[in-house]
Amino acid sequence: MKIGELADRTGVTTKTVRYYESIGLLAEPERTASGYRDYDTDAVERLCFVRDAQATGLSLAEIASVLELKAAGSTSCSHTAALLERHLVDLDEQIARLHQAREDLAVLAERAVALDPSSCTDPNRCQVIASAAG
Amino acid sequence: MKIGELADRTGVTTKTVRYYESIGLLAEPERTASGYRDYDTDAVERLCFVRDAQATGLSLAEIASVLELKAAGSTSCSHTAALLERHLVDLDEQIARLHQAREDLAVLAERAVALDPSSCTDPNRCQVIASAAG
DNA sequence: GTAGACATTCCAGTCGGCTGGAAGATCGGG
DNA sequence: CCCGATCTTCCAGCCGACTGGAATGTCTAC
Repeated sequence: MKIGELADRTGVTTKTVRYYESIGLLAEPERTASGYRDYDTDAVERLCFVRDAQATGLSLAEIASVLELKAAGSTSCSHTAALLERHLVDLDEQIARLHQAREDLAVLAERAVALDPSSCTDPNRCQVIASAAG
Repeated sequence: MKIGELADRTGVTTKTVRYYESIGLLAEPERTASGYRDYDTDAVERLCFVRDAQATGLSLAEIASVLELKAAGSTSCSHTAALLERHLVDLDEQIARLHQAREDLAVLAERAVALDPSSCTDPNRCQVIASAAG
């Protein structure tokens, strides 16, 4: 199968496929006599795996490290497991930070509605936000 | 005050100050006879405002839009309020997405521990993640 | 034989928020 | 008078994950 079909089957663009190959995420495929990339069904599987892994929030670099370990013959999922664990921690931190930001923002938004607009005249700041600086 | 002092007072680098000026976030200051930037205390205030606004999660572009409206003589905080409201919605969506990702990831992490490592031999994928693709 | 739908390579650009470094001017202290 | 800190400008690069486009080659159908 040529690159266009692979792309269609996996829901990415041909650009993305070549990009993944360029960063070592996909192996270089066979070539037809005329130089076109010629993929087998394993490529579909592997590319789907990349997208699935990406959907779980792993970076392409992390996915590459999983695939490299696999390619090196590792039969253990412990690397993946460790990666997932660490990512889980990251995610929790990120969520906590966003929650905090959300709370801060909600306070400001409320204040914005309540404030007297005519008292907000300083061209260098906005009292809505300035009032949060304390 | 020169750029270094302004930077120190506001906790940013001189690089950042010049960058903010270059994108129109800070007005061009007076210059000394020798060409050095010469700031007044308003600049400190304005730069602090930028950092405060940034801390609430607004992008520099959004902050610029608030400042522009102010500069244009708007005495209403409604633009800021609208901006905050929209940002609040964005934030909620982002949090929801992260929560979903976290749940998905937690399932995978659990599975990674439970799976039989010796059955994970396909070099193109990892059963931990492959099992989530359904 | 020709249109147009695919493929190839390579280089550059996007987003946001800076950061690094070179080459030169200027300032303050000993 | 010189050292070193600070300032100036400008250009380039970083992160991640692509995306756009030019110039060119190839395949398929009519």
